[in-house]
Amino acid sequence: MAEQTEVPRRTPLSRQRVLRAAVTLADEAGIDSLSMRNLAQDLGVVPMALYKHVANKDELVAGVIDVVIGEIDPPLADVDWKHVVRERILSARRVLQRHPWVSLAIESQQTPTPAILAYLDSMVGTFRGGGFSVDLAHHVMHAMGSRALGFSQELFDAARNAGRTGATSPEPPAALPAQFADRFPNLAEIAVVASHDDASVVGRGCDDQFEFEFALDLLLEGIERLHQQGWTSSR
Amino acid sequence: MAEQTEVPRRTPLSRQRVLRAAVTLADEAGIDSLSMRNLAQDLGVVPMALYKHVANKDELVAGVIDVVIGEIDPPLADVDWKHVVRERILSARRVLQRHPWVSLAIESQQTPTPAILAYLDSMVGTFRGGGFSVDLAHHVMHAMGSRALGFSQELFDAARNAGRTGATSPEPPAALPAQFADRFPNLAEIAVVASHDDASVVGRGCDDQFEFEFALDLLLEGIERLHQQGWTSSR
DNA sequence: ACCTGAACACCGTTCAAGT
DNA sequence: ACCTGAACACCGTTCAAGT
Repeated sequence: MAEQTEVPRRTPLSRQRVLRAAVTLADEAGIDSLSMRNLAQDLGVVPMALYKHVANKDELVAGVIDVVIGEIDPPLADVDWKHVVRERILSARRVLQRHPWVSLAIESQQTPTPAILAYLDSMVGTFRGGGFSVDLAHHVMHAMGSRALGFSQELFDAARNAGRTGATSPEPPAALPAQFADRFPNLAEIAVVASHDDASVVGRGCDDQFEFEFALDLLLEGIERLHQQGWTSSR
Repeated sequence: MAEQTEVPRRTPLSRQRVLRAAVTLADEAGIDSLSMRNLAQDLGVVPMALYKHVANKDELVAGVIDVVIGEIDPPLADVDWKHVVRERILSARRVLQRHPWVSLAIESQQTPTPAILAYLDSMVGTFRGGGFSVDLAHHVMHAMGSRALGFSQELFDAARNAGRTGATSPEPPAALPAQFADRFPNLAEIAVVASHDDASVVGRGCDDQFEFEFALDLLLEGIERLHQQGWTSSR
């Protein structure tokens, strides 16, 4: 009575398949849903089967980070370091906007993944190729901070969430609870002006892309000035 | 046989006592150890007793963030906005260095806590008081990014962890595994120069405080230049 | 009315038993 | 030798039962 016809064999697991499924799971259900158990279920596999391909959950997370970082474009072949850095960072930003859970995952790691190191190393190389001293390249990388990875803490994204309760507030100019304006007048003022300046939609809020490039260019221009002045730390 | 002498009554729980104990627990055992169950045990209380004082774990975390943010010095009474901002950010940095787990907790929140909003609001007020337009103050806050809260992603802290395996590497100048230098030559070069420049201890690495102030001043000077030029966004 | 133990639905990971 | 189910030591939180 033994059945000859078997359940069709699943395409065999591989580290790549595990990591890709993890990225998809996190993209679709959020980072909190990325558990060994949920991932195993998505792959039609018993949880312990995953441990053949990743040592533990930390290594899984490191693996998915590297898959995502691998999506960042390589540096342009251009002699203008500023242009190369700018485009690379904007590429990184686009990647991390496609996978919004990755920024926090990167910051939660206590040790950077190989792909992160390679990315940072390549960026240092761009500065060095542009004539930067090791010293200046070093400090400039620090000054870039998380912006080098294409994200910065968008503090006002969160502030906007705090200020606006529902989507249909019936107070045209600000749409902020009066209590909010009382407690945080300066934030409220900024929010109102940002809404007014934008003719199209009231309360659309900040143009994230503009803010990002504003900050990026501010840094880049300051850096360029230091470079032209032959800045050196006195260490 | 009923005992008349009772176990001495614990000093009654209060939201303040719960939050303070949570800060202590996270400081001493790390953010991962901050669970409702561990916290209850530290307070000599059954886990469910905590829910009288905080609605759930998210509210607990929001509460401990606000306790810590409350440690930041108020702004100086000074007419020089640059000096006021600088000292305030350095105060915030000192606070977050005393509680290193808080930065990630802040970034993990999807909504900023009241104390964070008050802090940011006050900082906007400092710029406004210094004559900044709402527009410029707005964009400058974005440019500050997480630095406004006294932390930036210290990418090279992590890179250093990745490069150095043990405390007793027997290779004086770099103390980096040869493999690391091969794969990430630009990072390695920076690490070597940073070590050499510092006469005292080989491999001491970067001066975090110097890096932080370098980046901070770069931003502040760029901001000051914009302010003096009457910069305005063309929105 | 207040407090709380047990229970529920989850985790990551170990380990021994099964093939 | 390989795979895997059950088990262990945790979570946050619900809920009913106890005082």
